[in-house]
Amino acid sequence: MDFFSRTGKMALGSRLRLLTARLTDDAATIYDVYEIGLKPKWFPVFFVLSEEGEKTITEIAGEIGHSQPSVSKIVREMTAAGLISENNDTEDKRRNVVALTPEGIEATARIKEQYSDVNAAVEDMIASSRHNLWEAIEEWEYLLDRKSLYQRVEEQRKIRESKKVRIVPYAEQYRATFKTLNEEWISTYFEMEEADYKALHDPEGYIIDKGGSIFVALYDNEPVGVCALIRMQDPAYDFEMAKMAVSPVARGKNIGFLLGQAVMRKAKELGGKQIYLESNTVLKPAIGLYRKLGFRKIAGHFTPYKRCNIQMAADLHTFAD
Amino acid sequence: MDFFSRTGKMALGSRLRLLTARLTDDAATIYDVYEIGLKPKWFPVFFVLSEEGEKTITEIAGEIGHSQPSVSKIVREMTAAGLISENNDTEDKRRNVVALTPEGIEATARIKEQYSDVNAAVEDMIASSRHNLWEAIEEWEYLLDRKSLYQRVEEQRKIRESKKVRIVPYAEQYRATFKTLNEEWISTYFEMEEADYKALHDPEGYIIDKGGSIFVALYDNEPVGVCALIRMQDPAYDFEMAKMAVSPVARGKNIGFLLGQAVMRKAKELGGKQIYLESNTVLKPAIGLYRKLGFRKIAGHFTPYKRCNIQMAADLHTFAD
DNA sequence: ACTAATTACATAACCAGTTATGCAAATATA
DNA sequence: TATATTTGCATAACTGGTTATGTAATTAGT
Repeated sequence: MDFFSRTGKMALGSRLRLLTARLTDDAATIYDVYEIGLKPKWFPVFFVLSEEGEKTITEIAGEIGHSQPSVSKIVREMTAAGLISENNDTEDKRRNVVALTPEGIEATARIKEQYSDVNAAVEDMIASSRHNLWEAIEEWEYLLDRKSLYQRVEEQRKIRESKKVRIVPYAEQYRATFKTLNEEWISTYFEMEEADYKALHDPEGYIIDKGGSIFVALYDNEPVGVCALIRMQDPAYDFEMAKMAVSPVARGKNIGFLLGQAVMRKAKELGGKQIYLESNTVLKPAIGLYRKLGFRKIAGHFTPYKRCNIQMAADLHTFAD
Repeated sequence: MDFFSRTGKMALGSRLRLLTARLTDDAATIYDVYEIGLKPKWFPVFFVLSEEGEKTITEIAGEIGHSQPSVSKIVREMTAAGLISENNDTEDKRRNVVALTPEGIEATARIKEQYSDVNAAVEDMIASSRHNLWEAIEEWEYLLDRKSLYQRVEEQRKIRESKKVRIVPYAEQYRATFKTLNEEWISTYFEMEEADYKALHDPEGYIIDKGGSIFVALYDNEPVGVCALIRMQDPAYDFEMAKMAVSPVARGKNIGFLLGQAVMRKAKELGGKQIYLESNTVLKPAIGLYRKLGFRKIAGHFTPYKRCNIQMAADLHTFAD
């Protein structure tokens, strides 16, 4: 199929569907030829029952990876075909315990030869290909269990978007941005406090002139995020990370992470050993970001901010870009 | 999925379907997130039109590997969404030439980022697996183009069945079988001739005592096929293969081939160089079998049988078991 | 002991594809 | 030039799955 070499991997779903349809069609013919009186789609249900005797609808569904209604339908069809008997045993009247009838059990014997022929044919195809389809599927199932394709695509999007982001040092032209971005989130979740007004009104005086720095994230050359590095007067912590703010329209581009990295890199450059921050646990994504940057919860440090209910610190020795 | 390690390769179709469904579900979410206003199932149609401009329904169907009605439906949906315009150009009023509208073309630009993110995510998954799913699918498409799964399973069935067949030398107890099996097919297609009556009535006298042999195929210890090796009085051909008959109930077990091999092996063993046979072209499967055994058409040899309209011979030097 | 929540399932409605079918337009053939 | 065949497509009906929903039976919570 030349088509898929042009589309690229984007069409993996389509390609898989086509291959599946092809095999399914052949499967129908094969089942016909062996005259066992089984429909291909019955196979998974048939198989678990032949191996494990009695089962409820939901148990079967879980085991074969189908939805419950799907198994419900298949069971009805197989009952009509005389292969399955329903409502066996069961004190619990909600449960529908199904099992193979004698005819069903008899079919298990007859299907063995078909089973071994199909198996041999597939093994043969696998043996004559360089890439093992069966194993590849298994690996994909495993990988998708750990992280869905959607999540993986999201990650790629972030990586791509973050390449468009530039982190630059503070300049006077960004004073307004520094103020408004911070006011925005603070007043959304909390209230502006005295210390906020001071720092946001005069960042040069309150942050930079005291040996700190501010970084600005540009997206398409527009400032969309800020973060400050503040020099502390504390024997344990040399620096504080503070006033991180990212415009809501620029979410999902990894900007917080890039700003945090810039701040920590600078702190390390200036000889810092520990970096400190304070925040509030209602800001879940922020806390997650801090953890990703290497911050861990600490306790008992003085803070002038009311809104602060969590304090964190990171070791700058172990911080690597 | 422990389930599939228990079923074995028989459930390849099921397993593929499950994986496909999983990816399809995620695809829907991904398309939503990128807000391009495209449904995943539109992608193949969208792609060909974006690459190649105008196309008819049937052309698209052929290219993307869908059925024509499928494309018909997709085109209707995309038209409703304003992405496609129908019935462009066309002197031939049967044809429905479709193309992207300006909005559709605009969407091609917007989808590029989604495209590259998905591509990167899939590449990443492929890179982190030992078995390349994409390549494996391609190989399967190739293999299935050459021979369907059904045909491959049939081959395996024959191999398995032919293992149950034993070829044994003639003994008196098989005289009746030798006669009836041959009478059966001869009188079905032709009429019994004088030479038939003689050989079938007294195989010992007419075949074995004259330096020939007869082989019998047993299936479950029942005789189901016979074939004779007759010594000839001819400078060109040492032996003739004749009176091959297989019971109709034992078809598809490769019995003819096994009998033919036994006869040719014996002929070679006896120092034969060329083996000859005569048949009739209405017996298509038989002629195919002879060709598979190495026989090729020759002309101009004398035959006492009216029903014979083709003569074939095989070189025994090149015959290998 | 009674009510609320949960569970097991069937049924209905939908989805993305398919095959079967019919019709109109175009082409081939006598 | 009239008729038969082929082509291109739409539509209908089916398939093997899904999600959504309703209901009866059971279990949990007060």
